[in-house]
Amino acid sequence: MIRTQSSEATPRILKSPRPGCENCAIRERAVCAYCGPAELTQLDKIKSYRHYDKGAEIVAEGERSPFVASIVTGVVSLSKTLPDGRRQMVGLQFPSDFVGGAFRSEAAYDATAASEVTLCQFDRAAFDTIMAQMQSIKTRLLEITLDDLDAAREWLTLLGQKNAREKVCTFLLMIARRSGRPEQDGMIAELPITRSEIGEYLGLTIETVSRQLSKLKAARLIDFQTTRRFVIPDIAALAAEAGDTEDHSVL
Amino acid sequence: MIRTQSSEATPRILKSPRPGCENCAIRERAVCAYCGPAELTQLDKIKSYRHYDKGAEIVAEGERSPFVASIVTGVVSLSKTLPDGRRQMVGLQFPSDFVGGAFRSEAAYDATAASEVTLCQFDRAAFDTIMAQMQSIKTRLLEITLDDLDAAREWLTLLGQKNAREKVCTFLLMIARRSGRPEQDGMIAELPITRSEIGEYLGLTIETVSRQLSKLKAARLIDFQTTRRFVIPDIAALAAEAGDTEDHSVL
DNA sequence: CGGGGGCTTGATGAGACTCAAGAGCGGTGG
DNA sequence: CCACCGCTCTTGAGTCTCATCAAGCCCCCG
Repeated sequence: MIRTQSSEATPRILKSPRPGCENCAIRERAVCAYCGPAELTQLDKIKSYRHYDKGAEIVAEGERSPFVASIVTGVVSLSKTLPDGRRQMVGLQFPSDFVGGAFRSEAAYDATAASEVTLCQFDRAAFDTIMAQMQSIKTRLLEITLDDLDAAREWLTLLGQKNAREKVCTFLLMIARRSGRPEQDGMIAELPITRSEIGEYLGLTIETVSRQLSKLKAARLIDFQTTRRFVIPDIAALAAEAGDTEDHSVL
Repeated sequence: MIRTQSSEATPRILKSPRPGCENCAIRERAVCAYCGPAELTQLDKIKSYRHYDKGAEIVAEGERSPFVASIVTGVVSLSKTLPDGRRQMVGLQFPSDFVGGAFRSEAAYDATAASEVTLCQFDRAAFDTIMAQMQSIKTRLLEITLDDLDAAREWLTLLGQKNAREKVCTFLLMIARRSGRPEQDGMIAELPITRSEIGEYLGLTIETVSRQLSKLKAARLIDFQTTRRFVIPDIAALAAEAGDTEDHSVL
């Protein structure tokens, strides 16, 4: 099996002061969103913050994963690998997203830290026990899973029907929507992953991704400040190239 | 917007005797799998059996869908349509699968009866109310949704990485696994959908699907008794062509 | 027997992959 | 400070897979 070498997973348990749930940045949207104070106290007992270096493997496909986690900071990629080494990224997870696939003792895909990552981890068995008692967690986890399912099915449409240009435009828009910020001349955002990883996400080769980015730049639909930082001067114009919207004309 | 014409949805409420939950064929695996007798009685009050003709639209993308349902018999396809008419099937649902996306008031995709279909439908609002009280339903729905998510991500790998031959082999194996039966000379199964729909599912054109099927037949990896009924003489041989397994050699 | 839908098969071409080379860029050490 | 290295990224040339366009076949049904 061909597999790219990645640095050994080196999670570091963060020393005290352990951040309290009250001030947690992802409190509103994470799996604990519906928990009351008493429930947070319970959760607090089984949680631990872990840090992963960029490129570190969080769990490997097929591996028994002893924990589940919420992403506090950073970006986590989920990928599946075919026996001959072909890889497909099946998810890109941002802060407040949940990783670990509750109810699954064996990971169905690799989870890798695409950047520096901080997780709020829970022991799997303890989490399951708590979830059996707490409606609020199960309810939120169901919502999150349904969102993930919708996102995955959206991506099926991208992989099955869109051409290279549409794929790249859709990807750029997704990044801008999730982590971009408005500037005087449009939207500015940072690519959280390499060209090669974008290819794995879009079902394209690195060369095709690179070529499409160059073409979009030439067409002034995007501009690059660095290889990672880009500007979208006109969101609507880029969206028109993504294949999701009806109107191309300016009637 | 290009959209294939489909016969109007003509659900028929089945007359009494309404099948009781005790003898239900999908009792073990449906969303009600964990319900006790008392809970079934409650569910029974809000359920209704509906029949859909082959080709009938169950819900349309973007439409407000007033119900959720378990599939009792038949096959339901879920598809998304891009504005220019390109379609991607994002799920193929079999008996005991759940359709309707609880918590979603607006359908994210078309659901179409690929064959004659019988649904066990629940009014959405009433179902949500019951779920809020019954752990058992929510627990099972979470499991089902996680299974759907895993299946969708598996399909991402197919769409993003596999070539036409591998896609078709994977599809045939999936059908055989879900609804095939063993025979003296291998596995026999029925394609629940047309070549054109297979194309929509696999991100291929109907011509490519047809050509690949012909090639597989020529290679004696499958045989067709009718255009829909096929035999797999050697499952392992077909699986070796699907790209999911390491060993191709006969060392 | 004629019609239509689903399916098959062939010819052709476009889009994406593969292979290959080189440019950009950040880090490291002499 | 600069030279060198490694990695990512870009660009070019050639190839191949699959989509497109176009007939024609099969089979069921009236």
